[in-house]
Amino acid sequence: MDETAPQKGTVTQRAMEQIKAMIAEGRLEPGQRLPTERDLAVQLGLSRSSMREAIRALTVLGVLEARHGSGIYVTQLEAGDLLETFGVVADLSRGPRLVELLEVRRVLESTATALAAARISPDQLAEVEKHLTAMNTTDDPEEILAHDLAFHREIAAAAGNDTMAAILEGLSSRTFRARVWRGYEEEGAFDRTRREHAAIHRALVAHDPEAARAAAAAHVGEVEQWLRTQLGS
Amino acid sequence: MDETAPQKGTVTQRAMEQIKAMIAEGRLEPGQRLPTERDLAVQLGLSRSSMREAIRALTVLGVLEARHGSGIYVTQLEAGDLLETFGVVADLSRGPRLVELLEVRRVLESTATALAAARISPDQLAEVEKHLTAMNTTDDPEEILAHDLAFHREIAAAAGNDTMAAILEGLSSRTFRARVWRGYEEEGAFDRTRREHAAIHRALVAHDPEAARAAAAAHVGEVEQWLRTQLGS
DNA sequence: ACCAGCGGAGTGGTCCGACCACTACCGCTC
DNA sequence: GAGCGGTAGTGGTCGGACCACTCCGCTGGT
Repeated sequence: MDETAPQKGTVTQRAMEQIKAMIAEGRLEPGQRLPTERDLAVQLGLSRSSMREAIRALTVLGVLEARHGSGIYVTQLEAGDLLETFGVVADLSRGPRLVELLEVRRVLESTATALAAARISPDQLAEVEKHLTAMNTTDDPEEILAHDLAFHREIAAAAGNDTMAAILEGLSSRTFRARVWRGYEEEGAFDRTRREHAAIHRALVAHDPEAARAAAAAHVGEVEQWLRTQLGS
Repeated sequence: MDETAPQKGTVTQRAMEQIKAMIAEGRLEPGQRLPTERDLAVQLGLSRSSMREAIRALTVLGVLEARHGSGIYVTQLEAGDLLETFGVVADLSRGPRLVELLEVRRVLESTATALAAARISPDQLAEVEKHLTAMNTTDDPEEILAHDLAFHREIAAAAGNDTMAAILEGLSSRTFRARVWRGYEEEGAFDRTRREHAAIHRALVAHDPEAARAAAAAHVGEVEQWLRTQLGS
């Protein structure tokens, strides 16, 4: 007659599901503070050790945030919080899957750039231009890469779809770009990159979505094709 | 003089980074078995409790897999393994972000369907048709939803980009579809859905990528627009 | 020689209790 | 009233103990 029920999986997994359910059902609001680890363990009927594993897991998923000495809080549950783990995929992918990731990025990046062309504000455009010129007036590869990332990040932000922007952010994770671009840029692709960025910028200024889509697709497609040939050898 | 170094973040986070680095550097191959929790804890210089938290975290990220009584193994690191967490995003998203997710899905689904139209094999096409007819010959909403999911899953698989298919799988997670479609289908959208699926199928049979892209975009776009109006009220 | 069954060694899963590191807040001092 | 110091409470870490499960070799029979 025991009501403690089904015993699916480990106690830790069950605890994770319960907390996720509490959030999904609205019993826990974004930003809200949870009971202490010790109290939660008692409430859900497990040890603090197992409770901590559940909390840690939800923390890396971007659902919870633990502040040492303060407490455990629900994140804002925004796209950026939850999609941070996307970077792990990019970091651990090799070979053919890198091409697949670039294909996904090409599709999303071209769409985001097209949306940005239609919606971008003068302020946002100025920010894009800032990174564009900064990228063209230095020779430090590290700095170029940083402004390159920022250039595309600003455009993605201007597209108005935070989720899409967060995914693109993960697909452009620092280690990912560093690995792929290291070889790409060594082959003197800087000039081509500059021209492609300029084309994207022109389309944004003209508020021409189709031109922006084409320019962005070509931009990512270049890297994609280069990587395809690399894998062949 | 101590070489143990910088002390960034918690010991658990450090352990996670070390294991990820071992995999990224190729010192741990997919499918390979790791040392025991106890040995790992000693090697990385932390307690078993903290080590377990790191392992649990990497487990939910789809990087490691723990088999009770057997050992800890590196997953195959395929797209499906690493992108399983994507479903959490869909499960915990509400309001405007649901629309954003559908927008991302529309972009990817239309591209995947276009790719599938060009590449799909007779066997794969037969599988798609199986779910299409099954979907049209039953009235059980649960069964319809299941075949609907399988219909799109087969198409995504035929597109030949496992990463894209895995992302779409996450965007179509059971709870996500159930929540959105519950209301959508109640408004008598079954017939429209049937027609749209038929259009997608025709384009696949004709191996017409552009028609397939348009049909898929319209299909997802319908739900997207419906959801937009719902949020307005 | 074969194989079904048993058992033990080894592994992840869970729990406990203690202590450390840090934060927040209250009350005291000036 | 502002600044300061202490203290209660929080998450972070540790070590050890025991449980549940898997795997494999041994045993005994056929």
